[in-house]
Amino acid sequence: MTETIIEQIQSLKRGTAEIFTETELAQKLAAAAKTPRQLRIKLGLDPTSPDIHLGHTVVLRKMRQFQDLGHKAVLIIGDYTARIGDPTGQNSTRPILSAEQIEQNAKTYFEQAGKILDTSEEKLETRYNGEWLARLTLIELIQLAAKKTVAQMLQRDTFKKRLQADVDVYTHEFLYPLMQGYDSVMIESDVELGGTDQTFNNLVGRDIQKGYDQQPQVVITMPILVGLDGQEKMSKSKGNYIGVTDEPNDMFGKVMSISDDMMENYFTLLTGLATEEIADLVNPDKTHPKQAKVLLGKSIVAQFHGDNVAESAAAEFDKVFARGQLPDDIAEVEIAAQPIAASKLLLHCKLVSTGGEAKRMIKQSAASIDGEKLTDPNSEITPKDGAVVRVGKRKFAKLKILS
RNA sequence: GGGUCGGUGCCCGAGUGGUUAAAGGGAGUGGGCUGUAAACCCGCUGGCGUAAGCCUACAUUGGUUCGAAUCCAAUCCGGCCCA
Repeated sequence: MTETIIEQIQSLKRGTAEIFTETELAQKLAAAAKTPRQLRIKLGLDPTSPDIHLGHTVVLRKMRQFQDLGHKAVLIIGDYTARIGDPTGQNSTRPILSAEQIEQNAKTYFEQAGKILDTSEEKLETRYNGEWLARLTLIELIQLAAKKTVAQMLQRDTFKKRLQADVDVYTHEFLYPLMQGYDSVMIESDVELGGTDQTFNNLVGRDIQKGYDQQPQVVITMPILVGLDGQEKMSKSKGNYIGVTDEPNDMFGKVMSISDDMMENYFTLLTGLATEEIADLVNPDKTHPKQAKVLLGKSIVAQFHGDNVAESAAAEFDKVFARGQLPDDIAEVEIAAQPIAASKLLLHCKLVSTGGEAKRMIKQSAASIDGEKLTDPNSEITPKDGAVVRVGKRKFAKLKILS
């Protein structure tokens, strides 16, 4: 631990939205360095969705920073809270999951989070909040609920908005922040990380700790990563995400498709580049936006697939889209040598999902075989070995004749 | 518990007996322009069928009618007002 506390704070602050409070964080860091002891850094995970995307990695990356400073990541799987449904989704409550589903989701979650976090035993602790919440008695729960007023609860933005918009707010949703706060008490959290959408919940945790005679946790919020549409929060259900398990070429392509003004955000939250460096990269006078985006794409792909793969993904992208050539690897599709209607062929190759779509694509002259446009959905095509079928700009299939 | 309004396609939202697979917008998607960016322009957007056509769809169930998303009844769900 060679860095001074001031240096630590500087690097921990990078990319954050807010810190409640910076002073307390400094105190905790200093005290921990002196004792020495590991600070316990809490992060609540939602086991509702099994896959993680770049949006999740923003917070995970911050967590990694704490780990690298010697502290302990305490991941809490909200298995119990998942049975309630959280209002964070703004307009709909979450589905209620079975224990098996939760278990399964948590497992994949860890595998994927391991790409970012240090998973060694001294740096990572994993807990399920059912461990203590399942045992909570009604009287204890009532005592917990007595720690916040209704007016305080209504301060939560999503409640306020939904009430105004006449969208349901269920009573049990009030319990969610309380339970999360109770998690902080149970694991004696020093710092809790989360997206800005979790600010309210996490601050409740801070408050509740006081009620249990604990030193309140510092709450650090990270900005929400905007999704590929440039509008909404990145999320799987909105389909505007880049998954950490995405294929390198897809991943690179998706990064290239973000709009220019999103780059700064992505650079800051998804790479470790220094703020000044980023400023130069997103300044069109100093760097061509395309070049900057390529760098961003490579950097992101490299985090999950390694440098070499990132380079080849960039090269492939250039080849296919900038120069209009065929990609190196085209999925092979087996097919019999009999003539087949053009629309059926597209369907067979899984380049479209319905016959109607196939016909539409052909009518819009978006489909081709070996560079030759298809014009009639009903024309009979005799499959040739190695022929490349293409739909739109990015969907390819190579035919392989069944012998 | 009472009154009242409402539940339409991925989402929002028109439509109050036939010409409605259902206006319009968003989103998505194909193409143009580009830097596969944004913006902008044009096209497409339920399924099956070579086609004629058939099937499924306007909360659920049943009914009226030659014909219903549209009328009636019951049921389920929600908002608002009152208690």
